[in-house]
Amino acid sequence: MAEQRLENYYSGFKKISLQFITAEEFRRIEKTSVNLKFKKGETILKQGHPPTHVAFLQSGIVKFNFSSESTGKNTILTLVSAPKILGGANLFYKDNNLFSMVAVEDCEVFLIESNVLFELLKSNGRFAVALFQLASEMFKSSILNFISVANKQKEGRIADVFLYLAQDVYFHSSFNLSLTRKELAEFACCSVENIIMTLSKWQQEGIIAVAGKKLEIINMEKLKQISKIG
Amino acid sequence: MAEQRLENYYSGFKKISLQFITAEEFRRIEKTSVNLKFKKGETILKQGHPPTHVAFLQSGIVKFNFSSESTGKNTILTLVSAPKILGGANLFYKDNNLFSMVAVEDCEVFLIESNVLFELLKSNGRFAVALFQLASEMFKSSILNFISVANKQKEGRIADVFLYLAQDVYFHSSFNLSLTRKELAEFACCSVENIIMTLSKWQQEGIIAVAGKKLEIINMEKLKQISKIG
DNA sequence: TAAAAAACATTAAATTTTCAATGTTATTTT
DNA sequence: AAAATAACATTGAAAATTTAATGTTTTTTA
Repeated sequence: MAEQRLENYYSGFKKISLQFITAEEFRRIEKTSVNLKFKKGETILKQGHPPTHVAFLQSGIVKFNFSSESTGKNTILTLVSAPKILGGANLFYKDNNLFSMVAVEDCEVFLIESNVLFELLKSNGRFAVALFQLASEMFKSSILNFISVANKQKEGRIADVFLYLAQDVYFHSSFNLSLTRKELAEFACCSVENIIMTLSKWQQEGIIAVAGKKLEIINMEKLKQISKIG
Repeated sequence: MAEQRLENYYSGFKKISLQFITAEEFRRIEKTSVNLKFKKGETILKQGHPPTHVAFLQSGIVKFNFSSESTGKNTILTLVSAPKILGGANLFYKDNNLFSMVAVEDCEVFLIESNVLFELLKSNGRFAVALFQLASEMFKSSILNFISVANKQKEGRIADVFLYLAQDVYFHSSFNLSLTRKELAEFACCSVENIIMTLSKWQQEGIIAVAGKKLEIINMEKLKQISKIG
């Protein structure tokens, strides 16, 4: 299972591309692209930089991190697992990167020059539509997180974060957290204390089981209920 | 000035389209499209509905409104003025509309069948790229609002809302608010009382001048400073 | 146009959330 | 392997924000 997924992801971008463009055209992308490995904690695309590159995440997990210059606070807009096209923002508009994309697990990335990809998209509508659809999923998860943060308080938001992690990142109700408590706080937009207290409370109530980085959602229904009532 | 803008906006979508597709192709879109007028308060595209249509906002102002079933609370993700392509979300992914798009000023809208437009986008990469770029601006303003809400408290958020309205919606430091105090609260993610108290306070401090719906930003620098310190 | 409803405005109390202080445990670094 | 650093955990005090209560003004509806 794990190997199969890895295999799919490894050649992810090439596989997707060849459904729409010719091997010749793909070679044009390859010529100006590189395959890179990023260690946990390394920045793949940096906030404020010109959008010279688009990254295709072949394997691993990445956080979208906004860092505030004035307050120094971080916000995690969303967390995504491979396969995904990163830097979608830059694909769309020409401004400098709004936020950074940082590996929270070791990642394999196919780094593409934006303008080369862009020319191909312009010449191939089907390819463009397919890539934009892929890129837009990340906007959706950011928007959903926004809605959660805007509408719910602490516990509802933290519940939403865990539900999202289980359903869309780790694909399992039991997983090893890639994020520290501080990062979980930056994701749910609350303080570290809130995260720690809520984890302890839910542990006692039998909703989850935590042991360091290992987290298991025991009572999924209860968690969904907490999410719902906000 | 106003007339010139109106003229540009009125034929906005056709004008943009004809830069990329033929008159013949545009007629294909026109055949299944309608020109509609929406009064202030009317819903153009509804949350939860299938994404059967994309709307091009020819004139007017629209809010992106998320309504929570469980809590009944509304959140305004962003506010946009013409010309814009609405329902971009649906252009990208196939899920039902995440949020509603509601006229907050009388609007003229060119309502297009998604699948007809989609076929054209697939056959014309330049057109696809142009439309996606237009659509993505709205994501950007939603994300910026998210970042503001996540990082700043009340006053910083309200300052950001007014700065956004002046710079990106009304294009003037003095304008007639299309939003009620309640809607401003839903936009800045705070209570109505926060909005009212902050308006009074800033009025006294000479930062703004308010009289009912009329709002003038007197000290733009001060407002930017409040935004910056959060 | 009168009545009803919604919007606007202000204040104090209640609640939520963050901040500050402190200690323990786990992970890096030297 | 020891030292240093970062992460984890808990608590009470402080601060921010919402809720509730109340009244006025404006807008909508019958």
